[in-house]
Amino acid sequence: MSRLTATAKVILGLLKFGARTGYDVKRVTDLSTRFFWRASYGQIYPELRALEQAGLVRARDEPRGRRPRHVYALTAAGDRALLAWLQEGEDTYELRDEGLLRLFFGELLPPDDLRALVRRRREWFEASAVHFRGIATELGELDDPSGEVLRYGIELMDWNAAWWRDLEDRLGSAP
Amino acid sequence: MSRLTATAKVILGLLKFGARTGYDVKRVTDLSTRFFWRASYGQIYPELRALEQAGLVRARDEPRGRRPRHVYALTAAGDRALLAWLQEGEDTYELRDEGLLRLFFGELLPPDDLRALVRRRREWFEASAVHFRGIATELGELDDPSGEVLRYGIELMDWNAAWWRDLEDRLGSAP
DNA sequence: CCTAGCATGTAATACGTTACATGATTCA
DNA sequence: TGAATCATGTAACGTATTACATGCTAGG
Repeated sequence: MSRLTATAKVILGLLKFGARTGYDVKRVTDLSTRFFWRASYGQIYPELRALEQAGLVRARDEPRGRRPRHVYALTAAGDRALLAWLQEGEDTYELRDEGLLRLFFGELLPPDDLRALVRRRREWFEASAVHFRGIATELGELDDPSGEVLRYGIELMDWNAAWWRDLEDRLGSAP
Repeated sequence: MSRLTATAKVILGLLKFGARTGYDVKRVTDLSTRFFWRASYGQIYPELRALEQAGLVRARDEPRGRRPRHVYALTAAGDRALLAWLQEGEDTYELRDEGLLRLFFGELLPPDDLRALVRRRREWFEASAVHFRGIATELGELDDPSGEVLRYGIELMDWNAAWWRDLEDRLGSAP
């Protein structure tokens, strides 16, 4: 069995956690892993078929009325693949932050424009923190590992907001 | 003029900052923007030609001996495009963190394996922080915006290391 | 009855990495 | 003379988004 794709990893995990359809997987990722692990329909549906082909999931037709509906579940092999992935291998960490790139070239900007850019970034992270807190309120207190991940999201946004605010303060007092 | 690609943005900025060849761009990104804005040869060389076609950069042949060498510089239009990008538009922020995804599914793991995963992650961020501090030492004190970005890298790795360490401590004392 | 949500899927396009291929020059 | 660095480039593959296309069902 070759290595799992990025989308396969989140699909297998979510199926184990109770997701049943491709639509389900999309909805749950959008509410939970979105900020550190995205998945689009263009990946999910083809990947579900590939996983079925590989014998890691099994599909059953469970239409709702005359609307077609494919319900997926892990096979024993899928279960093993999920556990194996969770236990081994390198963790990737990738960031793409356009605000940082703009800041990197900040010397090219008039000071007022640089300050505006820093302010926008600080505001964006503040708004994100509020957004994550809203999700936390909706979901209530989660005492399991997935709750830790949500806490990570909140705290990361807070940390970023604080970092950009600190820079903003220092730029504001500059000549 | 259509919008700049991700690679175009870092190329234009670095050419303005003194980079001259595609090789140069690669080397500088690897030492500076790498952790939040990567670029590979497979993107850089084709993009340089596209930018030339679009009139944003101009190329001159400046071979070293009999080794071919293409030196690039911004045109007036390239200069304007760079400044325009720096001043306007949404900032993207994207994260891919496999450690978080594993943690998200952490309920599926035996407690010892979960602890091992958290420990690995904490160690990885600690090593990254050391790596960034090494770069900072090498470059000396930078008082300009690009120095702020390096500081961001160091502090982000520190923050991550502290977050995972805190989780590790709490898991360690669990039953 | 109408709207929001459930549900599936593809095509076009773009983004991006990795591995390979090649070879000159510089410095120890 | 040998290793490190400078330097260019492509092909194959893999990853991912966006926009489009379709239509049913549940609940107010």
